[in-house]
Amino acid sequence: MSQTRKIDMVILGLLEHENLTGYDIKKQIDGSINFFWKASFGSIYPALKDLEKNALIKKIKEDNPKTKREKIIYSITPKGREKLIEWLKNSKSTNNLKYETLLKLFFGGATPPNISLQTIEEFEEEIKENLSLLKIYQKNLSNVINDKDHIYYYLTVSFGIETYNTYLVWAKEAKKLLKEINNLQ
Amino acid sequence: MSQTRKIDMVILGLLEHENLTGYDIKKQIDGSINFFWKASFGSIYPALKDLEKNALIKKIKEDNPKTKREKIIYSITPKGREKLIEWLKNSKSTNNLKYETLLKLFFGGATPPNISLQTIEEFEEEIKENLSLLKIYQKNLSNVINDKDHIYYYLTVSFGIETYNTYLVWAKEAKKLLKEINNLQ
DNA sequence: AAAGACATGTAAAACGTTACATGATTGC
DNA sequence: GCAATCATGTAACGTTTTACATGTCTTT
Repeated sequence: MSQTRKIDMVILGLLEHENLTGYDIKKQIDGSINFFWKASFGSIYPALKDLEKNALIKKIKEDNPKTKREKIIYSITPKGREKLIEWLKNSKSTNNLKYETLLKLFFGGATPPNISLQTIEEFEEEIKENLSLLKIYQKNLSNVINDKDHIYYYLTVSFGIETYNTYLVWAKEAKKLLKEINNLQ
Repeated sequence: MSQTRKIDMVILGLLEHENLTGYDIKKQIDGSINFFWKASFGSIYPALKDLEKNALIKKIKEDNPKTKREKIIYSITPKGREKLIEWLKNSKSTNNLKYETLLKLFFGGATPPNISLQTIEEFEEEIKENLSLLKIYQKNLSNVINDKDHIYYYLTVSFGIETYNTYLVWAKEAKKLLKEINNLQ
């Protein structure tokens, strides 16, 4: 009676779009949903085995068998598609955040203000990097505008870009306030 | 060679501000850092034991021993404070997000647009609730403006309020787009 | 008297990361 | 020829949640 493990849904969702290997799946996760979901090989490969055992996905023959490198391409089954749709339609979403940056800031009173300033600056750098990646991703999206999934990719990327922009605005203001405090001491 | 488990830092951070029982710690987590960090009793009590074993925190005598209900108040030790400061100063922060809402939206192409619309509306409701709680929290903060930790609480709450507002703006726009698509079909 | 909050704790299960192991293929 | 990337997989470890167990105190 396996519950809907989230990594299973990620895999089913990606396979619904196109057939992929475990390695491909990892790349897609890193490339496009990375900013709100992460996964490692150590969770992907075991999940693929489980999903295949339960007939939610199946291995498909490779057209090019002359290579010696093993490569297993998976495709979603009707049963898998059902499971994916069931999850999309009828489950409550849980959004789980672990912001170590905010945790540190919350406890910032234990150190001089310049430590918190550093924490925020580190955060800013990270966000700026992620933001520029997201913008590249968004630009690439405009090339595939006819894909039926386009709108959904667009909406998720927009979410990322807009929240990251807000983070940067907040960070700027937070730094200003902390600097004032720093000077008063 | 225990690594800096995050729950340990949460506990040390809270105890740096004031002495608390395990139950209090849970309440504080639920009440003030809940929007970016969660914890259960099942992680708090074992962590308290470990921290005490390592002399990072210690039990303090209760002034009112006439009650039969067991109640263990903990306070941070100098060694604990050192550990907290070390973490604040010298560790890289990792921010980990698991947005099931975005995951569903990203895979929205597998269902009709109104399913994704529902997902967003559910998200909106959740955010609105959280936002009003944060605003109450922010209001209460203005009463303790002289506390040295005030600025840090203020900055974290501001982060929450500002990102939640952005979420709502995004959600409105996303709904609009999805409704257009829904009508075109 | 009952419900709900206060209070602590444990055990099992789930889940995921890290690190390792192994080898093929591609690009410089 | 070497490095990087492609490709799959496992084992150990650590963390956390869920569910349960137990009992007290307060409020209605």
